[in-house]
Amino acid sequence: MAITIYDISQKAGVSTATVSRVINGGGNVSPATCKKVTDIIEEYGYIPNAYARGMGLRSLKTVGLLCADSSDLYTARAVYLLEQELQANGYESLLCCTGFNQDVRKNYLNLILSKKVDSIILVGSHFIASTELENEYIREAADQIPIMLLNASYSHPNVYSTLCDDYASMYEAASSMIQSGIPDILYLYNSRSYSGLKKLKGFEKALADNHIPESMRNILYYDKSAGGIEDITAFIQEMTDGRPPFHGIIASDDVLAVGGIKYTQKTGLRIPEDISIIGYNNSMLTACCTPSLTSVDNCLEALTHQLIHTLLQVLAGEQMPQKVVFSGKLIERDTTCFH
Amino acid sequence: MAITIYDISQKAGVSTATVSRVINGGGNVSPATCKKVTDIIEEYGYIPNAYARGMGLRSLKTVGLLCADSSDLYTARAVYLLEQELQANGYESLLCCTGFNQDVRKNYLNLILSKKVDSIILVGSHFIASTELENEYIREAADQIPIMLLNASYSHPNVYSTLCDDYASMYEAASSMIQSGIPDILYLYNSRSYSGLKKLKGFEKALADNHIPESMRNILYYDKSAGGIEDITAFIQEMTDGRPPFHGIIASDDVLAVGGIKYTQKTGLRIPEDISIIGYNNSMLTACCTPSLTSVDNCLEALTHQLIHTLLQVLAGEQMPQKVVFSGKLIERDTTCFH
DNA sequence: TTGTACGCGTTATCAT
DNA sequence: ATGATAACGCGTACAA
Repeated sequence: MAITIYDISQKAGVSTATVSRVINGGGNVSPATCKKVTDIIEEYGYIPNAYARGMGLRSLKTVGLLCADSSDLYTARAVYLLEQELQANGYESLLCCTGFNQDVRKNYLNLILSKKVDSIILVGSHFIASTELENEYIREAADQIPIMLLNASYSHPNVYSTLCDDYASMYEAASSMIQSGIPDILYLYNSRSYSGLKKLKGFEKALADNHIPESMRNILYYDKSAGGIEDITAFIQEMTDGRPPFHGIIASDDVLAVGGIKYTQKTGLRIPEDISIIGYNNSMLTACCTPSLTSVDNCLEALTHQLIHTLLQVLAGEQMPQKVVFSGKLIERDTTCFH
Repeated sequence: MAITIYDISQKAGVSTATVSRVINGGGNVSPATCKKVTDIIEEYGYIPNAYARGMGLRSLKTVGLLCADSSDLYTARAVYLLEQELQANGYESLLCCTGFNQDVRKNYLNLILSKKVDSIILVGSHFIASTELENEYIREAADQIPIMLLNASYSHPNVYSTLCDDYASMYEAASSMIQSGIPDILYLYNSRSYSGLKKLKGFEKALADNHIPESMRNILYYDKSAGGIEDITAFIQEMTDGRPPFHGIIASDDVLAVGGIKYTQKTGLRIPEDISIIGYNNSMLTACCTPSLTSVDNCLEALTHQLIHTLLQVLAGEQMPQKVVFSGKLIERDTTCFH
């Protein structure tokens, strides 16, 4: 059995209250007693039981992080940044990867809720469904603690959204490409989440505003189940055999865009002379591929920073805006030449 | 205040014991009572308090995952795989990113220990220090619960190591390159962890066994603080201005190798005709860069699978080997031509 | 400065 | 099938 505060108090010849005071630095302990107790604790390697502790306390200075897949490049970075910010402010992080199943998600959310976290951060927009019924679990959670959304938006009391305007960003990216003289663009996407659909709308609006005819509409949905660059390349190849019927590729994600690069290289065409390519997220992949990838920077660092700022204020009882929107920026590299 | 089991028992007109039985499916509850209680629970959105629960119970079916940086490609994948395996076996994961500071690490380990996890998995070899004193916190933890090491090795009761033989793998990779006619190789590494040093030793042994003169020894340590492919490229450039004094690059990590690719392309040399390159980890990056990267596959999936298998057996009280070693495999792609 | 005693929410053991 | 009650380990009023 693990050693308890009671054991320590006995060995040290003091009461449990005194031991508790020593541990929690509550003051009012004589230096001699303090040292004695500290030594015993050290000697026996005593570690207070977090559950017993959590019972009485109100806040455990813990925040739950929920994401679908922590191995996804974008998510991994978001999680890392959030964790660092939280740690810097004295909060622990509890990370759960739920996958994409809605039921698993609800269970995880309840699980994390039962641990008396001070707040829950939902990383990515997969958590917001299109029907009110499916979002009920979020509303229920918000009854208990503030729910923070990273890169998603949901209007409800005690739910705070911090996001990048993916609609506008994608609109701008697509417009840039069209206005550089490329009307026939392949749009690649792999997620129908809140933000995934926003991007798509932004792309379509750019086509419309620039009077691109319907016949040039070329949109491909890649179901992410398989994964792997080779898969993506093969997928594009399959959908467009022979000479590609487009001169530009815009993808909702850098990984997809790299698939586009690989595809283009296989056809023997040149980038960006024959085909221009734009990715999304401005991840490390943009620097790994050749040529380096033009991509939309959705300012993840600014988002995470702002989100934690909002959270801390909310926990402190301050009134804060329910929704904060940043704007992304197109970072030009070698897969495009817009000048 | 959150709603408790006591509230539910009152509303339902039964005792807390009955409510508990309903929740935990312990049987011996009449269908009528069960339904009544279930309805009330549903109505009030009651969620049992995990801390109160944790007090009495022995196991919470939770495993702690400790890693340095969850945004690292290799780590992110490892964490994901472990989490999936654990979830499939009814265990939850508690993930903590400690960064590279040893003190933060100890604190996190104690923290996680205080939460009565059934085991702790240390992801990556950064956790094993070179001095016995620094490893004391691991030995202490092992007194309480089994400690699992992924890709590290430490000999101590109740510590189980599952790893890839990085020494042999790197030896093989380097030997292949040397025997293909490339004696002058630049070795790039960015970690002096247990496994980082093993790889280095393997490389050096390959040089020695193939009678490569000291004058061709070319080993570069890149301090990972900065990060970023451009940084790495610039670093190599800085260390080797003008025409590179080598015809091969071997890196301890795919990211570094991609830096090598970019560097080579900047010098105008061809890959693999002028310079051959080998990475390590066989990550998704191998498919993203051009040309695609030859890399050592350290069989992460096999490792995580075996690790969880061992863990489950140990928790079930079975006797298991303290150390399981897999061997890696060189996956040839377009940055080398060894035939 | 130190100790006593109770409460925290749940599970498990024993009666009934 | 159900209820009363004793743990579980800790923090903290309150008392001394």
